[in-house]
Amino acid sequence: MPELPEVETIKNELAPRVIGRTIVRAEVLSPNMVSHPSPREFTKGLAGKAIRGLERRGKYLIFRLSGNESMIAHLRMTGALMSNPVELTPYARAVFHLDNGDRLVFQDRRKLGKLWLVTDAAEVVGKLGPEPLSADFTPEVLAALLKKRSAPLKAVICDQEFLAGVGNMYADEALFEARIHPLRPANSLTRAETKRLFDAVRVVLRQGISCLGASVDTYVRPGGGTGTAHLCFKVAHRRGGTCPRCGGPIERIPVRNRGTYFCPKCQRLRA
DNA sequence: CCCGGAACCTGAAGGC
DNA sequence: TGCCTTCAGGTTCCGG
Repeated sequence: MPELPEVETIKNELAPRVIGRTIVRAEVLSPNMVSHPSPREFTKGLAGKAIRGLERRGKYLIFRLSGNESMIAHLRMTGALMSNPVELTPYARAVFHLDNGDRLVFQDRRKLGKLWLVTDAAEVVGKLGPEPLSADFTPEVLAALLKKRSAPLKAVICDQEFLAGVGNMYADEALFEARIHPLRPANSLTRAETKRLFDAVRVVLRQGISCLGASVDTYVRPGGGTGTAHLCFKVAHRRGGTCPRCGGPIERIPVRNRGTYFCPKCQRLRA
C-alpha cells in the first residue's frame, strides 16, 4: 500500500528512466481505472507527448507532459508502476510505450488505482493538505489544523485534505513515536504533544524514504526491487508482536474500520 | 462544515 | 480437501 515514502521512491527511481522520453502509444487494458477524460480520449491525448518532468504530491504521481498537460497516477492499495518489465503480469492495466522501446506498465491486482490526463493538475490534487516534509509545514501549522478537528487523531492524520501522503501504516508509526493514543480527539493535544507528533511524522516518513519504502503486500519499485522500511516498523502490521519500548503486547483496534496497531502502555488514552 | 460508515475491488487467509 | 466468509485500506460518496 503505497504511501508518501513509497510514492517518493517510485518517483526517484522512475525519473531518470522516463524524463526526456516520448510516449509513442498508450494502451488501456482496464478502462474503469481512467478517471478523466474518457479512456479513448486518454490514450489519444497521450500519443506523441514528451515527458518533461515527474513530481509527487501526497500519494499522487504527476507526469508533466508537453502541451502543458499532466498525466496523474494514484496507486491506491495494490498498484505499481513497472519500468520495462520482462513480461506483463495478468494485472497489467495500462501500458505506455516509450520512444526508446521501453514500456512503462501500470499494474494493479485490485483495480482500485486511478489515472487522469488533465491540463490543470489542481483539478486532481488541489484539495490536498500540506506536504509534511516541506518547509512551510511547521508545528504551528499542525496545531492550527488540529484545532479544527474533533475526530480520532488516527483518522485525522490519514485524511489527505488534512495532511498529504500519510496513510494507515505511517500514521501508526508516527503515533507510536509520539506516544499518543490513536483515539485521542485531534483537538485535545497539548502543545508538547503537537510538537512530538510533528517531529514523529517527519521522522517516520524520512526513515521510510531512506529505506526505499515498505514492502508489505504488493509494493515493488519500478525496477522490481523491494523496500525495507517495514523491517524497522515498531508497531505497524506487527500483530502479536511486542513493544520495543516497554516489552508489552502490541494491540490492534479498528479506527474508522482501519486496522490500527499501537502499544496501550506507551500510548495511553488518559494520563 | 464535520463526522462516520458503506462501497469500490479481488486475492489471501481462516473457519468448518 | 474444498467451499464459504471475512479481511485488507485509499478514496469517494452519502446520510445524519
